[in-house]
Amino acid sequence: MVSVKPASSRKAKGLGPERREEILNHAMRLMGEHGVQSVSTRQIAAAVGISQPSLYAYFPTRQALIEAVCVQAFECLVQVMTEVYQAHTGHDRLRQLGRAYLTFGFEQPDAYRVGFMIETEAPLDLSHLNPPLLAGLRAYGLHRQALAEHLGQGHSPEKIDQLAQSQWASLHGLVALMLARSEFPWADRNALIETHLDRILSGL
Amino acid sequence: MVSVKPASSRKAKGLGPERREEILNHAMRLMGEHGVQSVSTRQIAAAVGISQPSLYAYFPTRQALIEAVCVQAFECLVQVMTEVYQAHTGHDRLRQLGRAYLTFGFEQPDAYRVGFMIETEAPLDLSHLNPPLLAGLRAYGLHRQALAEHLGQGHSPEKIDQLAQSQWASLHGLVALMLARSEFPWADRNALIETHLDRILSGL
DNA sequence: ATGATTGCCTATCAGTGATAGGTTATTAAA
DNA sequence: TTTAATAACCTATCACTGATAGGCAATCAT
Repeated sequence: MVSVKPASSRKAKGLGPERREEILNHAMRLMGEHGVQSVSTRQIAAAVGISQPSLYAYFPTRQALIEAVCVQAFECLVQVMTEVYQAHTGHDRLRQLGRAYLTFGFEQPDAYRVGFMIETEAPLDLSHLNPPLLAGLRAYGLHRQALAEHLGQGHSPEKIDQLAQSQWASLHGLVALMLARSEFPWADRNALIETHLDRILSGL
Repeated sequence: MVSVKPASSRKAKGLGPERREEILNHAMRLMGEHGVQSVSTRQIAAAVGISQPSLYAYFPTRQALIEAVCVQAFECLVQVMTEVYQAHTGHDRLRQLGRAYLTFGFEQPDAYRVGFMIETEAPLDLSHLNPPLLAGLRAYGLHRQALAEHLGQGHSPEKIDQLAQSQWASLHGLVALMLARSEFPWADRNALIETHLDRILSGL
């Protein structure tokens, strides 16, 4: 119908995985600017300079693209937490880990939402969990390990699990609730973070 | 084009607010069954027995309908918490309130999801507080009041807010994370609940 | 009786994620 | 060198979404 674009406009270089990363970078930027849900596949494709269906050569679904974007951010969290873990010891280590977790949630809300707040169909086999959740589990593992080392030998694995999961849930709760109910008249964020960390770590 | 439905099929009773509640009930049921995001306005309209555009006579947008469903869920929780508040006193009251909150979340996951885990649009002008937020404020207010009475006179309102919001966030975190990540190898739920309440209330 | 109002309809819009199938350019094999 | 294969990308289209425009019939107020 309409005139076909001249073939000379196509680069046709040997870019395969490079295109994928190019898409990921544009998607991450757009989602950071306008929010995950309001960015469409057409907008991403236009930013990259390709047609919308071409995205599906690199990502099977839009959800897969979102998850791929967030894996990058989560690996950032694991990296930050690993550095914090190695830079501190004892009680201070636990508190710094918690603070790093909260900071990540507030600074990367979209990644946090995809990793922990969006409900996914529950695969019974943990090996088939989606990549963002796996990255999140690695972060949890670090936290549990720090708690176990801090508590010492006098506790059963079950009790350590209960305490670590309780702490983890408390950390998650502050991030998730403040993200989901940002219009609530929250106390000053930094003061609230410190009070929350105080309460989570008190009496251990 | 196609034959018009006979006028006799229209009830045309004096149902104004009743229709609105009818829509809300069907919407809540559908969202509980299939998830909020995957329920369309057409599905809701079909369940009610009206056309899809007719919904917009009762709710200006789909988001407004969701928020109205949120209000119902909130009021359900407020009612439960009010009963618990009146049935207990002192430290026991705080723990029972927390347990009631967690129990409500686990026993009515759909209502909890709609009330606390669905992100609503945040009005920048706080003078235009949306109804879900107001309902949430009532539930939070009960919790904060119980905490303030338990703590006594020696604390600033700011500190009470910080503590109440920290507790609230911790309670929310356990419910939200266990609902959103049910495939995680959680510790025994009842043991985890008691450990969580212990940790939240310890040292106050 | 009549004019306004209410409640609902059909038809339609632009935008969404996703699929089908064709086209071009590079690469490998004959 | 011709030819087959493949990769990258395109247009066209699908079913579906939230939302709007405008009309029709029943009810109510004057």
